[in-house]
Amino acid sequence: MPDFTKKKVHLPKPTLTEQVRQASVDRREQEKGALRATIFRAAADLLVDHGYAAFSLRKLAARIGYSATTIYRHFRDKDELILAVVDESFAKFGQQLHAAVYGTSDPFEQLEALGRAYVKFGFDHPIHYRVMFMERCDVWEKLSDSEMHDKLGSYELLVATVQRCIDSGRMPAAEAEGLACTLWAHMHGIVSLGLTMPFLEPADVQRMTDHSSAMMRQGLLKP
Amino acid sequence: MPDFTKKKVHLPKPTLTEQVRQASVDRREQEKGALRATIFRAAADLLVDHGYAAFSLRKLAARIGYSATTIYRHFRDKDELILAVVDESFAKFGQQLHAAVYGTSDPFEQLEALGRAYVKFGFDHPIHYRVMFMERCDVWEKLSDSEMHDKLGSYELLVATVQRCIDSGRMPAAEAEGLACTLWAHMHGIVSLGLTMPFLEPADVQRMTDHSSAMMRQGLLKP
DNA sequence: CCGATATAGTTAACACCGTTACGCAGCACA
DNA sequence: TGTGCTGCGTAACGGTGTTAACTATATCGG
Repeated sequence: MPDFTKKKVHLPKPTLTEQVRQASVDRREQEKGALRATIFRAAADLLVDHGYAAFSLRKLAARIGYSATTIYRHFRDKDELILAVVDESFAKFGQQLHAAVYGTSDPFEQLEALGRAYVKFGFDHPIHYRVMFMERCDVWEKLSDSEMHDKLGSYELLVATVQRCIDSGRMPAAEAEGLACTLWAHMHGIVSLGLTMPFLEPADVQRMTDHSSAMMRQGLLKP
Repeated sequence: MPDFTKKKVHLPKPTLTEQVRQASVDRREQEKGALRATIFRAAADLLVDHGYAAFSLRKLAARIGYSATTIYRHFRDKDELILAVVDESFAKFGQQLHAAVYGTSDPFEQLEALGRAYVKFGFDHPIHYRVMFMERCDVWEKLSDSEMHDKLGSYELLVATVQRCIDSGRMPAAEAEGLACTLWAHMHGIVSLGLTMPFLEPADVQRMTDHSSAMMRQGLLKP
């Protein structure tokens, strides 16, 4: 629907020079975006290659053949770049959690599927998980509520699922929020411990996940 | 028992000069130990004051009035110093867990007391907990088995407590080790999440701990 | 078409960091 | 009384994130 509040109601056919100008702006915009994307992609690669501790802007710059200061043309500082990478991880994370609840309608099964998907993501993308939930704990402190909400979109999925469990009547009434948080903490504990302790093998993690979901299944239902 | 393999069997009454020499050696030994202790204590203080990320040898040196390189006379490198501080934290940690199981003999109550003591330690000493279990994940990888065993002495207490729960007959038979590990992970999840997420207040953590122990209590017992 | 301006990239530098090589002073000892 | 050891300091290396100043290029107004 055309916007009649604008002054020129008859669309002004753009002149050729205007078209050229717009095209030029577009092209430069795109070129600029291209380098930003190059930096971004290289940063994500460098991160998974060497881990967060060994990630440095100078290494990144060397890898893409630019000087380190060039990065500052496209990202305010190292944090913004890292957070951009982390944002992508959060998007993928959210997708996988949302995908996990499809396929079943029973809320308890969905809850278990969520837990297993959470653990799976952590071990499929250990470096991303570390940065998201372990190594950059400080970023959470300076996040606005909306950003937090954005990152933890899947948290609301968890709360909703818990709520459906409560509504099903098979579970004693409780505040879904606090319960969801507890389940999240349990899963986070399994992942972070599994990623940290070298003596914990995949089989151990599997067992922990099984134990945890068994405890959850029996511990949440009405007696 | 005197060592008769040595040449002088009749204890040679130490001459005065020998006494002086020994005293001098002792004094220097003690002075050396004193500076090491000074460094160590200042390091622990600096750590809790500014957190691990802001901890630097140069700041530490400035604080005690020595040059940064002096630290290397008493500790191999930064890691050894940090690990020494962490060792002390682990000792305190172990004490508090062992203290928690006193007072009751019921293994289930002991289990719950262990969990609450664990969470309490984490929030009483957040910076120590972070370094021990979150920020220096890498140190676990190069620990020998004996060092690991040393640090995780309280883990064995947990396993033993779980075993007593199983032996009591009120709980289905299971491998205590895996179960203990799961419970540890749950507690670790609560602490690390509580320390990380700024929107989690002490009351939330309290609720999570309560939820968790309720789930444990009902989820572990025989149906 | 030409000069002003903006922009993307560069190099140099700053202030840190952990760590090492080397020099110096004082002490123990012959 | 000289000599070697040893605790400590200074200087330096290579690394980090970040900023300032510069250059070349491309765009835009007249």
